[in-house]
This record gives sequence, C-alpha cells and structure tokens, in this order.
Amino acid sequence: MKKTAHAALEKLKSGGRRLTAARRAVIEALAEAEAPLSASEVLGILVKRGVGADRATVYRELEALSEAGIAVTVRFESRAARFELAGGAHHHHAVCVKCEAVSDVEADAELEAAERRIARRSGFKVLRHSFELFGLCADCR
Amino acid sequence: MKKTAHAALEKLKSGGRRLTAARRAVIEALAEAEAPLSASEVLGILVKRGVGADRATVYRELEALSEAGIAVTVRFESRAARFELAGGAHHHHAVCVKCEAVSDVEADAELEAAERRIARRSGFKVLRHSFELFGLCADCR
DNA sequence: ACCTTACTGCGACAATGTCGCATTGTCAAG
DNA sequence: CTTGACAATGCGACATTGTCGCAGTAAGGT
Repeated sequence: MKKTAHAALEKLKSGGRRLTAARRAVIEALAEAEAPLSASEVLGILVKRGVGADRATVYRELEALSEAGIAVTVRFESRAARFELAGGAHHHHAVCVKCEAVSDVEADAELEAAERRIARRSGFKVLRHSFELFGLCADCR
Repeated sequence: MKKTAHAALEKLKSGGRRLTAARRAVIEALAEAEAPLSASEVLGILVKRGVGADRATVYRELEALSEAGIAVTVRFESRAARFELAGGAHHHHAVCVKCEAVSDVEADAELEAAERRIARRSGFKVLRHSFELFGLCADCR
C-alpha cells in the first residue's frame, strides 16, 4: 500500500470512523490511480478485485472521504464528479479533450497571487477554487 | 430585449438556424439572468412566461447555443451544468457557498499569463479553462 | 403557395446520485 | 472473550440530469 493510503487510513481512524474492507479498497483504488476517479470507476475497480461493494456504499464512502479532507472532488466536463486523495501538494489538472488523459499541473505562485488579488478586490473570502485546463496533450496536439 | 440577446439572435440567423419562439425565449432568459442558469431553471422561466417548451428542447437549445459560441457552459459544485451568454468580456465566477450568490470576476492578466506559462512547461495546448472561486461573499462572510 | 429541413414534442432510456430501513460488522469497554 | 453501541452495508425505491429516435410541425427561402 502506498504511503498516502496508509496516512489516509490513520486520519480516518482518529475520527471515529471504522476500518472496513470496502473503505480500505476505495482508498487503495484512489491511491493507486493515475488520475481522479469517478464513483463508477471506483466501483469497477472494487468489483475486479473481488470486493463486492454496493453502489450506494461507494458514493457514501467517497462523500465521507471528502468531508474528512482525505479526498478532494474535482469536476471536469463530463457529468460525473471525480475524486482523488488529498495527500500531495496542491495542484490542478490538464485534461486532453481528445484522449481524455489527465495530467497534474503544479500550482503556480502567480495563480495563487492572482486569486488573492481577486479576493481582495471583491470582498470575497475564498475557501477553495477550481482551475482546470482543457485542450490537447503533447501526444495529441 | 437586451443588446446581448439581439446580437445572439443575429449570430444564429447567419448560421442557418431558425428563429423560433422557444429559441427566442431561451436566449432572453439567459440575457436577463444575473447568473448562469441551469437547464431546469431555464425551463422554469419559460413555463412561467407561458412558453410551453419541452425539456428536450431546452437541452438541445442550450447545446446548440454553446456550439455556436453564443453561450458558454460553466460547472460549479452542483451536478447540473449552467449556461450564460458569451457576450461580455471573458470572466470567471465567485460562488458563495452559503447564499449561493454568483458574482462575476473579471479576468486577471496574471491569471492568463500563469496559464500560458503552465501550457509552455507541459507541452499542453490549452483550448479553454475553468476557474471558479468558492467561498463566502461580502454579505455572508 | 410550396418545399426543404430545422425544430419540436413525446416517450423511452441512460447515467449519476440520494435516501430510508433493516441487517451486519467494528471495535473498544468490561 | 463477550458484548453493546453504533458505524457501515446492502437493497431497493426514487430523484435529477441528460440523451436519443421518430413522427409531426413550422420557419423561411423560392
């Protein structure tokens, strides 16, 4: 198991949550994924691994992980929400509209500065933001 | 009718599209809205005005407007896509997580510069991006 | 007035969640 | 190790948000 998955489990336990097979499997699926996963993708992975989880369970689990700050929700253009573990550094995503590949984009200092500037101008207190790029990846362009 | 709505109709006509009651009503609804509208909100407005439009028609219309570049799609945290007329300057949105108010945020030159820098670093050709702020508006903070 | 075809309504269906309720499984206290 | 509390699960019904095919309607040029 990856370090991020381990840390996530620790964080959960210290929040009154219990360690179940489904939960462990969901976290591991997210930890091993290269890109944010949708609920149905997570469900597919669990099924492939022989962990029979219900659809509702997966949704509830993903919601619980988000609430606990262990996972973050991202929305691209498709309808389904996607989830990734919150372990690493703050980053954004570049989504290829042709091959659907998702690559991480490290947070840019100027970007954050621009956000603070915007917040100051408008009196808006920013809690979080979304910033995603859509276009063609190096292979598809 | 607002100027933006008028311009949108002109743009449509010069694209082989026809001017129907439903189309006119959808465009007017978007033109008069203070914030991006979801399909069901648009439908609600049409019904209130006595323009009996079918759900499928509204969806098709919004899609057509997006394809024509007359409307743009934005996604906040909720599931439904939202639409606004593309008339004005490029901008982003600040969404209050408490009162749900949406205010426009003018595009920031630094933001765009950061985007170009990111694109250059990664070999990614950016076609469009999303940037939305979530937090507390001046009234709710 | 007529033709072409864009547009519409209807109804079925699909994808993505959400919820209540009875049952099961965790885990820590005893 | 047993047991009690309650977190978590499975099941099934339902809601929301779209999508699609098809037959009928109507916009707009000729």
